[in-house]
Amino acid sequence: MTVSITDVARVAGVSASTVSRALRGRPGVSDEVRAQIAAVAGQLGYTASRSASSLASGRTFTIGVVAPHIGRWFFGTVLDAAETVFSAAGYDVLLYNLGSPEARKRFFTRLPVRKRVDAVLSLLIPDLEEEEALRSLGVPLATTVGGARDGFTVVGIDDHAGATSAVRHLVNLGHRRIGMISGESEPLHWTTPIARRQGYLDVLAEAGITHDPALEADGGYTVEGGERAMTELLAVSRPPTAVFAQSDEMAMGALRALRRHRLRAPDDVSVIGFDDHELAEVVGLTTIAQPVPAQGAEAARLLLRQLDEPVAEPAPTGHVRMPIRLVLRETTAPPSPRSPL
Amino acid sequence: MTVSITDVARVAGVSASTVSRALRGRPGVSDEVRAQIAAVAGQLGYTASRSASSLASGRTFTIGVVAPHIGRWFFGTVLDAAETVFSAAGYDVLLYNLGSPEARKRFFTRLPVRKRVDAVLSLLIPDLEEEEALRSLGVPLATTVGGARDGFTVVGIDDHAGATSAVRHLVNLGHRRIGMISGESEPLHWTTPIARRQGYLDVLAEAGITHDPALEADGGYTVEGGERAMTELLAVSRPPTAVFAQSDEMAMGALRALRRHRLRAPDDVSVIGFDDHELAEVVGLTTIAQPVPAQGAEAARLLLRQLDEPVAEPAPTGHVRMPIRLVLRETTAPPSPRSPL
DNA sequence: AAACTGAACGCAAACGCTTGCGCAACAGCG
DNA sequence: CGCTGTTGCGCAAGCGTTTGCGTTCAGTTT
Repeated sequence: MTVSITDVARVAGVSASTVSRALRGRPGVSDEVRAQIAAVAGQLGYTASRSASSLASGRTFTIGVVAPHIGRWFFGTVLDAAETVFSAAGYDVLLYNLGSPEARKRFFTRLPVRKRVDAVLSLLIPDLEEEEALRSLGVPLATTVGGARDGFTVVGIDDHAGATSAVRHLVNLGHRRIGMISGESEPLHWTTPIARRQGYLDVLAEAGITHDPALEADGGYTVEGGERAMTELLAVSRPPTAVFAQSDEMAMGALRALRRHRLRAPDDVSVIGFDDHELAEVVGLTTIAQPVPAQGAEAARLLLRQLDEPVAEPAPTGHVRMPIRLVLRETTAPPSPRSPL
Repeated sequence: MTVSITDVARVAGVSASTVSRALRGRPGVSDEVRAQIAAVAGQLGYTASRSASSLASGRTFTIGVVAPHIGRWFFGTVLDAAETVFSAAGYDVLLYNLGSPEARKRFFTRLPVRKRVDAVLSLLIPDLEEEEALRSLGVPLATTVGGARDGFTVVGIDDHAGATSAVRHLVNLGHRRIGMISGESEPLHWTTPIARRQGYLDVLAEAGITHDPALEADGGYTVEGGERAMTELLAVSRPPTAVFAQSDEMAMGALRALRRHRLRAPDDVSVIGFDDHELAEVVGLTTIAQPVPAQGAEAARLLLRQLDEPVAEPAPTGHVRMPIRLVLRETTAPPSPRSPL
């Protein structure tokens, strides 16, 4: 039913090995025979069985991508870009969506990518045990989140610098009571919230503003969480006049909370986000932009490069930092003395 | 280096075939031996090579998912839900992101899923040729977009009914000049825009409103397109007092255009979307909600069911329709006589 | 003209599993 | 006590490739 390499060989009047060599551009086949074989293969609609070829060669031409919540904008966008690069290079991608704890545990114990992929791109931060499991795969590893890790090529941004310029922007506008919506409840080893928070603290310090813990609220990196967090911040005795949300999704939740309270941004409180979400422009959100698709693409490219290298390399793990920039839109302004707050 | 089935067999003191049967729960192995083997396998960290086992068995335990733009909310969300179902059932997913024409052509000519997947979930509408290519794979097929197609299990919504209730809502509010932002420039065979447009036309007719072609604009199903389309609509001699956007993304673009023109929704023009995008609530967009994750999950489940069936079935292609509902938020209201329009 | 090249190709052995079949061993039956 | 069934397991033949090695043969060398 499905045509195999021997069928092609028979029709072309050569051996299977020659067909294999011819189709993969390996030397040892004359140009005419090669052309002949290509013609026959095309005509018969032959495609080599990946199972068989990877069994025989050890190469799978497949990349494993593991991510939490592909549904979320950030991960979906990174995945989109990475997949594009991989498939253009002839690699397929095996996707693992590890949103739930069960899925995550299942993945790391059974490790279904073992012997199935040539490399792994991780969009989540593995804990130590998980990290070890990934390393045990013996393939190149890359990630677009978190800080540098042994054996991982990481492509990311300077979270601290991003947070710094966000908060500094608020300070420059004249704000003194600046709140932050963070994501402390995220899994361990997730350094982003920590770095962004530190940026926030550092700017406060440099501006001589004493840090008020009541002005920090947890938004869990979701829209709803951001809304809840903003609501909390509005409930403190002296609410902030500006808020730095560690992600645009949380910032949008914050905007929603403001609307619910009949307050307006930036008239009553300024809001700045982080990420430059696809829809940030739609809601006019001022934010720190990071090149999300570029990060995915770059990570993919670096991974592919490692695969092309003459092996035996001592795992050329690198750390590339992508540029960030402040995008001014309509949710930040100087504090208004007329605000009801 | 990596442990194979024979290693396990040797350690457990049995043959490889017994290990294979034991680990996969096949009959013909006594309980004690089975337990023994399981123990050894666990201890050795053995995982069967997927390549080898699918080569031998023909089963791949992998599902191919092809989608345009996984980065877009709708597809990302469907994918997320579907992947969750698949992986819970022990299947892996091979992802193909066919955003660009080149990627798409490459996929359908080389058909990298051939002999590599047990089923395919398509989130894009194949043209006739592509459809034939998919069918030639000889595996169960499903889709969450478009109308019924031979050999496909389709899970979707009633686009016509959704559009109908959207436009009827506007009519009930008292609007007579109702514009539409559609997506005509999308690829052929994409029935959604057609069905939604028909719903629009039908309601106009039933309300005795004569259809004005100048009130239709193409938004290409993107935010920017929606913004452009709204701008066009505002430029006609007598602009609409309400607009039905065929997707929330376009509706958000429309809102953005309104803001740019110093107009407000719903004060100056009402806007209703379609999909109930994750962020629709954030911007207060009235819309037609469809259960996106549920569609992905359901399609995945139906596909798995076909795989479990005793084969030889005459391709039990079904067509399930998920419920939709009107979600009232803050972008629709009766037409205002005081509007500058 | 004999010996020596490569280049082009075929042979056959993996790769690590699955599975039909055969063969013991043992149970239950008349 | 022989006979027929079961049950539990091993044998070995694939599955469709890739690849090291061997062979053939035309084209150089001496």
